Amino acid sequence: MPRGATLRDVANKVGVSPRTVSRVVNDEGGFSEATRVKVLEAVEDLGYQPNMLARGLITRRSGTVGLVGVDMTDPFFPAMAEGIQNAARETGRTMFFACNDGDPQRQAEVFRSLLSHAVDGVIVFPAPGSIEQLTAYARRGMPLVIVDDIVEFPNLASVSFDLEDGATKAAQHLLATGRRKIGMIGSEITVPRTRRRERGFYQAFENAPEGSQLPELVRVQPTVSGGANGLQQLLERQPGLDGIFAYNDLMAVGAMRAAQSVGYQVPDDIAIVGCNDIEMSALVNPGLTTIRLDRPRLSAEAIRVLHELIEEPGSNPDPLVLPVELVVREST
Amino acid sequence: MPRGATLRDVANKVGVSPRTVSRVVNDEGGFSEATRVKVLEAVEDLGYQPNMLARGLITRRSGTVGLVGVDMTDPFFPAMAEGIQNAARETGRTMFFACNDGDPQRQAEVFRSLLSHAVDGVIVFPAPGSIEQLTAYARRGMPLVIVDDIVEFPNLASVSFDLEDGATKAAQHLLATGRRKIGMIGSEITVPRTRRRERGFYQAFENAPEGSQLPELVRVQPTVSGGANGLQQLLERQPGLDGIFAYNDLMAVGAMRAAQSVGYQVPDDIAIVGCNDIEMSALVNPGLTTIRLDRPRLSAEAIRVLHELIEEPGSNPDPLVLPVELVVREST
DNA sequence: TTGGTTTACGTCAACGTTGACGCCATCGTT
DNA sequence: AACGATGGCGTCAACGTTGACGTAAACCAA
Repeated sequence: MPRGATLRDVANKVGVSPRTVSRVVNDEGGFSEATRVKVLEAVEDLGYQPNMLARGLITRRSGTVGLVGVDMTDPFFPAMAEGIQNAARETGRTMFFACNDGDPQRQAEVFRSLLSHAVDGVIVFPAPGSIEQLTAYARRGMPLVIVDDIVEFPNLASVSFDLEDGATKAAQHLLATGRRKIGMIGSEITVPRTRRRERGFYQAFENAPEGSQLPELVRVQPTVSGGANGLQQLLERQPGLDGIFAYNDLMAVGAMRAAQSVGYQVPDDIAIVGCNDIEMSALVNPGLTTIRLDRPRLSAEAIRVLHELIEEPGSNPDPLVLPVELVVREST
Repeated sequence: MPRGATLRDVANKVGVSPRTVSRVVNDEGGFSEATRVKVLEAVEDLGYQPNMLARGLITRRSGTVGLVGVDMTDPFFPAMAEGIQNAARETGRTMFFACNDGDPQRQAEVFRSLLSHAVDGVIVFPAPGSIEQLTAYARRGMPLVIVDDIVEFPNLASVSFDLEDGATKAAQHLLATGRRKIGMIGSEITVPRTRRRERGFYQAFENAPEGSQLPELVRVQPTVSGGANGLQQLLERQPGLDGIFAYNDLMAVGAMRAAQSVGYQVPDDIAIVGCNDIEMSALVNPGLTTIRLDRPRLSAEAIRVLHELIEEPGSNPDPLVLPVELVVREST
């Protein structure tokens, strides 16, 4: 493609060596003010852009980071991606955005590709059962930030939302508003983080009011239709169901639609709580009560800690857990 | 980072030259079956992965493509990104997904970054007024696919949805269902494609039934709150408004919520048609009538034609326009 | 003046890969 | 038997950049 201007082109134009141009471009020092000005002029004139491939080949820094989400069609991940991309840009890096579809195999493919491109580091929402896969990469020296799961390992950082607490809050809210036959629609993509959500949920029932049943749990695909599916399963298992906590908002919306389509009123007959607070959740009718996550904060922290890992190989930062908040809308 | 195995490592292990390993890995021919087997074994053993930076440096193919959308938080773009990523994977390429926020300046930054990383080509939803910027890149030899806008230029292909027709269909549908005071909420990010949508919309009124007013048009941000905003403006300008066509579904949903919040019934008092058929549109209440686009098709075609441009530099494929379909739900 | 330090460069090699080319067997043809 | 073609490698340089190191001039202190 475009054989862009190189260091040598700039050097020839100015009458210095490519090494000097490199020094100016990277602001390494070791050049005079006069040279600096001339070089920068020539850079401008020729539209010189450093070739990251060449640079990366030698510095082993490609100026890229990978973001591996679960599923692009869940708006939660693009929302995260946007924040991460903006934060990455500030450290001069460009983002590869890929997804593992909750499949460790797929995730391995994605990582192979990212490795091939010599990414400086990866932020990942791990596929189920892939922690060993991931620590193996960390062991090989790849800076890794694991989101929503807590793993301690060199070259690896964990950042998460306190969804255990979030799930507890959701359950408490359902109980506090008088629901007694509550079910949870979990994700069939089970990693420790999903199980934490389930654990937090059940915790709220340890000293539950009298008359409340121990909740049922079904695990389905983390999509709208999965949520609809989950609701049907719960209704079969637990007649008189009057409250739902769903693993994420897409599933909650699916459950809501499914409930309405079989004649239930939300929230009169059945209350629904989701998780993530995606944009859609405020827009469905009734508005979805959900757990709000501070995504910009997580994006910023993830990139910050990744940057640290890159600059300080082998370090092992403390896991970071961000608080979450219950947003009450009309679905409860 | 991980100093992965190189061609030389494999070569040493097998006892051949790196060049031979390269030949096997790239299946160039010129090696015996016995060598092939031994090399591939060693590749497996050592977990060799070609270094795309080194390869790209010499072949001028980095194995990456850029996708530049407008806004990650509009689910339309991630949905496109997913399709494009999958299609790209089949040609062995990885995707950079970035956004221009409808700002040519921002788009230029994104392109600089992509150029730096020597992307093989870019698929772009152009920012307003950026066609010259883009043709300049094409002139410099960058294979470019422009989505939803028609430009003829070497190294450049256009793929779009026939949204002029879509807008006409939307307007006709509104008229056919008895609406007479119809408004359009357009996007303030105006590029030829948005104007095509407006043109198609107005076209439907050329032989409109008696009693129908020529529609008002407001232009707002292409977001949910923009749509809400747009509805308010239209209501002020056009009392008795009974039908809306919005530039995209997010805006349509925003308009719907705004209408409901000032006491209008949808569709009884006011009918709303969106555009794009994002997942959310089937889930809001009432379900949104909208224009459905065949995104998988467009993704596949965009990558196919980009691949052609990459393989055949300087070519100038015919613009491709895909038909669209009106999906009638409960909002009309 | 001398000698050491600093400034402002330049030179060279290397990163991992592939393009261009060369070389030596082997094979088939006449 | 001689000769060209082919198969199966190896060698070398180059891609654009930076790390390591060298060096000449300028500067400073004693």
